[in-house]
Amino acid sequence: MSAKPFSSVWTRERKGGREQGLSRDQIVRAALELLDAEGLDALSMRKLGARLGAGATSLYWHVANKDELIELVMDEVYSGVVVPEAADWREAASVFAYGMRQAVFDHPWSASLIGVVPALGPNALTSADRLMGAFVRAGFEGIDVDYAMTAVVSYTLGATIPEVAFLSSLKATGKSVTELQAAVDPLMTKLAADRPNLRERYRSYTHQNFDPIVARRLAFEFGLMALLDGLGTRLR
Amino acid sequence: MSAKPFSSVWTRERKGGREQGLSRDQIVRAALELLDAEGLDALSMRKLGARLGAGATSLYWHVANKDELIELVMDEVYSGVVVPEAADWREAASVFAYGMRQAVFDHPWSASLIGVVPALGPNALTSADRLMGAFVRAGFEGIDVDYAMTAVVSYTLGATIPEVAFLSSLKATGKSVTELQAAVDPLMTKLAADRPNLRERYRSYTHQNFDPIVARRLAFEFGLMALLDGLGTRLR
DNA sequence: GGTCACCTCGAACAGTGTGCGAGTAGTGTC
DNA sequence: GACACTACTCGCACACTGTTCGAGGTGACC
Repeated sequence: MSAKPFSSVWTRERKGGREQGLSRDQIVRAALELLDAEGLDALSMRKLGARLGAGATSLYWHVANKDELIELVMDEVYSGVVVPEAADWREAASVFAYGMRQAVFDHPWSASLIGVVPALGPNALTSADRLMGAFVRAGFEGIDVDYAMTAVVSYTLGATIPEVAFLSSLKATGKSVTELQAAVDPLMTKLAADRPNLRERYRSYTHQNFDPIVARRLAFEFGLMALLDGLGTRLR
Repeated sequence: MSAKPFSSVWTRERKGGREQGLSRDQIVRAALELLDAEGLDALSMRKLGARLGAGATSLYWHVANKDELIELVMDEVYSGVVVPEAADWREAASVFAYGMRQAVFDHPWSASLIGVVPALGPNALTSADRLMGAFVRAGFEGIDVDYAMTAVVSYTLGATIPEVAFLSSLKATGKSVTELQAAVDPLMTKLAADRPNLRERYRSYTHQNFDPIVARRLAFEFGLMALLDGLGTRLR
């Protein structure tokens, strides 16, 4: 156990200086572009440096290490989710959920990072604050505010991550949905032999020619509404 | 776009052979041990080979590449979650949710993989089949079976991933919860200035000396019950 | 003109996943 | 017993990776 101090970019004082040449914001922006264009694996310090017309090791003046850089870029993702300041709690929660979902869709590489990297950046915090405000105004009391908010965030995360991961692996292979179905089909029919419920469901899917992408979206709506209903009964 | 075929371990025929010396199961078991003991970053083909008394490249006879290996090990994680075959749907959903949560707790490295890696292994599929069966028996109809099940899985995932990630980053630094709170505190008080709801919540947390670990667990229960309530009203 | 903090960056280190091709060992056939 | 063939192991090499170190430059202030 090396017992290095807990450190997030956000817990350190930012270096203040002359800010000529490279700047932290510039680096973060370039990293975001690179990630959006080529995905998580394509982000290397050397490539990022090259993109900025700088040496790879120059970046280390502005950023402690790659993990910190990623924390910074992740907060940019949160900047895409805006929660209305004065709104009904259900409205606020919905807007948050769909906003978050969209933000991850816009930056698919974030799917494998979003619950894992600490979200202490300014954008993440303002989103959380806004959402929390809506729950407070709605009448949730004490620790329930936290619980209710966490529930919405959890559901949104858990629904979005696999959805986006699926879509990007699809894009990476260059196959269409139907091609993929064809690839998975033999496996499915074989494994579904002693899994009756799965088999039945799979059959009705393929027969109806149901687009799994729109199905996912409908599923997101369904679960979110159910959760909000359940939270609603806990008001008072 | 390289257009390589979509491939998962589960979509390929398994090599049949003499099975002397190394075997795929043996490799997967050793990988699981290594991951549990030292975490995701510690898993390298060379280290894994050494652990098995074999050369690193020998592994490539039994496993196409590291990603495939990880798919295989991930299915071992799912083996920890068992869903009772005959049970009330709420009971089944609860057992699944807590089982999944526990499985990720038992293998913290899986937190950053669990929604991202395709879950087409036998263990993942039987869990899904059992859970689905419970919803079918409960009376959910048509696509609602899917929606309801997906909602439970999504919530469980989204709640568990950050929780486990937080705990393992805590363990990695070797700090206690209170030490971490002390580290984050100056940041918090500074940033909470123009985030009134967050500030209020943060104050009541630190004043009550509330253990965030048990708080997380209570939050999990709260959200799960709310979701199940909401799903219940959609029966009939 | 000198000093000093800010900033850049090439070289080097210790790793990583994996393709290739040579080599070995065990089984089946004549 | 000889031969062929398949299953399997593995050293080498390649093209990367994140990061440290220390040497240099460059502009601002005294």
